[in-house]
Amino acid sequence: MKRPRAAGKATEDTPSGGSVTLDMVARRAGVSPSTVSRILNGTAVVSEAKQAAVSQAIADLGFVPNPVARGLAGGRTLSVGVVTQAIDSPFYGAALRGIEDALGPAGYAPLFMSGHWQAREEARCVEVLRARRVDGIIVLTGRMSDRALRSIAAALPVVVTGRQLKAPNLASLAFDNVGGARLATEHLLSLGHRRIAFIGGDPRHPDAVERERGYRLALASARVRLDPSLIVEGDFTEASGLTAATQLLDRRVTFSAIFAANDQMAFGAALALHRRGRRVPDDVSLVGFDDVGAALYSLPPLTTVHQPVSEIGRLAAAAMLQLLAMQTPALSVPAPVLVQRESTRPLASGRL
Amino acid sequence: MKRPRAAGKATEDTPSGGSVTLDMVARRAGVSPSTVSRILNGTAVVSEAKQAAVSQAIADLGFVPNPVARGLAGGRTLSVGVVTQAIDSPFYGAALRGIEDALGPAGYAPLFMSGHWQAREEARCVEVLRARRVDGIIVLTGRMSDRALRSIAAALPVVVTGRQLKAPNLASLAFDNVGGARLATEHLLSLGHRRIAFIGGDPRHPDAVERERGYRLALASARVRLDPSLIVEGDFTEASGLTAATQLLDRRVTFSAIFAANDQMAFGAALALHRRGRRVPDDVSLVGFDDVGAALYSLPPLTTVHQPVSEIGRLAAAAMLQLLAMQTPALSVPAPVLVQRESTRPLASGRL
DNA sequence: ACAAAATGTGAAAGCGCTTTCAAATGGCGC
DNA sequence: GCGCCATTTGAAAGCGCTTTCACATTTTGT
Repeated sequence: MKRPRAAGKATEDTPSGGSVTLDMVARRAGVSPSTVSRILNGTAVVSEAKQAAVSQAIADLGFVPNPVARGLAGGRTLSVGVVTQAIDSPFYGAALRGIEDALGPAGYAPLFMSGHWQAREEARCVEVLRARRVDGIIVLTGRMSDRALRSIAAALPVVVTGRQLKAPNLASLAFDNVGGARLATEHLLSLGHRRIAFIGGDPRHPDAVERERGYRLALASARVRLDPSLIVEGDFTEASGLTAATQLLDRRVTFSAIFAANDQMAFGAALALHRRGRRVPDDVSLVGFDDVGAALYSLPPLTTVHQPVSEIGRLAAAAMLQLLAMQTPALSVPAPVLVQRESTRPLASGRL
Repeated sequence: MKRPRAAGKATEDTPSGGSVTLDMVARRAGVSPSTVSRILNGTAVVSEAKQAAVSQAIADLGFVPNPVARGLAGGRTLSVGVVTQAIDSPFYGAALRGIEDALGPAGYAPLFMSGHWQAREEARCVEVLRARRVDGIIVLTGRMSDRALRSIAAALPVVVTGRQLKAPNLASLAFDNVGGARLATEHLLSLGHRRIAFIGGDPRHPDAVERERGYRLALASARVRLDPSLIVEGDFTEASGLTAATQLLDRRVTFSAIFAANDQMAFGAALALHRRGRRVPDDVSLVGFDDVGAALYSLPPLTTVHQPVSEIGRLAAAAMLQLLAMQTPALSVPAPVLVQRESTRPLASGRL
């Protein structure tokens, strides 16, 4: 029944089979376990001599401290929980990578969990993560309430992206969605487009709301009347982009451009247009948001608002490391940039 | 310096602040800690009465066992390591999701690490994971040698995808790449294409080799002479697909169809063709491999070999759970299926 | 009816590390 | 030259749980 423990503890000091323990190192170096621990953690000053002896012993034995024991004893596990929305999804994938890249070198390991865009699930993720005694939690743009986040932050450091939130022991990292959406819309306006349709995201998602606001603001600034029939709601998936664009087409409203609140919906919209024989950008200009990897290789390559996703992941992780080191992280997110590719073009004169 | 421990252990039995421990539960239920543990793990038969008392106490106190302590004491951490190649990447993303979905309900948590297609990095990942005392390791199609895998399997259960490998304490899960590639090629052949170009993957990657073999086999079966100048090597990225197709075009060899060893390269190839004014499928038919989410929304929607990626992830996870339960998993991977969409069409008569 | 074999339960010993606490060593002032 | 304080170091007590071992009850076989 009992799984053999790695390999029966060797007679003595042999780096055989399984785990070399701190005690073995201590014995071999002729010091007490406490001293070894102190050296490992830099918790106290230790004489040169012992320091050397211990280092030697560690090297000889190939000792690697057991994070589990460390977690139990010291209260920290060197792991941080990451609540993402969908681990697949080009968008979050890139962010996770950024986090992984930043956390790894610091000796921390990320623990990913997907909340699937549901506050309840996110809460469950947080619970599981806390049960696993993560040292901190990074929440990637969730739907959880600010209140909930604050209360989590009372127990352990939290970094949250996609919103602005001030609280002790918490860092937030918001991308300028309004500005980005403005940029996209203004780009279309500057190309002469006036009838610009908007495919929005799930209105319960703050990103969606902000991007729509940017769209509205840009139109207002340009004194272009907003036509509500040009606005359709999606849910950030390709499928919803397809449906939305189809609806738009069916409404028989005229439009010469579409701004989709994210790239995935833009791809869906492109397909819908294709199916109805409308070509991008010849008949309709199309702008997305996010600049996911695929945007560069879509047909035509998609003009979109670049969001430095993996950079944001990296920043979030860095902020977490600072919080863990009891420092107050100074955060600045890169400004949105419009990446102009081939899905937009000046409005052909003569057309609407 | 010392981070306050959750919240000073409450006077007694109060579910205040932080962690309720097993001992608190035991005291409250009037039994010994051992009994509580036994009930928790189903390690032994316990009388109805105590069982009820303990359940009650657990509910009252809101007790959640501490996985870290569990890991230290019991030797198992209820976590399994997953060595993936790139956590971003539509392909692996889907697999990870499958794994997450299957592991979660069983109480296991996945620990993802990216090997970036380098045997050395994969080895490092495995080391880190073992140091973290994961209960098992799932390797998603790595470059690590079979030997290395076997030796890991000597210490803890291993599930590996993308290769066929028999070893104790190890389950492998290979998708039929050869058959899939055959299917794709035969599809093109059946449409009348004879000059079929092939964009391969990194030859150090087994998938790449197998898919090329399938291509060659299909041609051979159809008695179509293989023209080496129709084969270009890529590395599974969109960029390499673009380059490869461009090379093909520059070679001035004729071809009426392209089979790319994965969808991402097919997307790249599509863009290259577009840039050179060749239309898909009118001028060139295009087939991919994998059927990533984006394939359905590319222009035109890509004909490709469907690989049930998230299903494979789920299966791998299920196999791991069985291994952990000391059972021998019976594995069968769904057969490859060709998903015919709009990027292929019969060879127009008259053309080459 | 009595020994033998089950059965349910608790005490206690860890798992591998951190962290008090106190002891030992040496340095300093007066 | 002796007491007092700062510095290194070790012993030991956990962290929260699992698991062995032994003990106290039943239950069973004959």
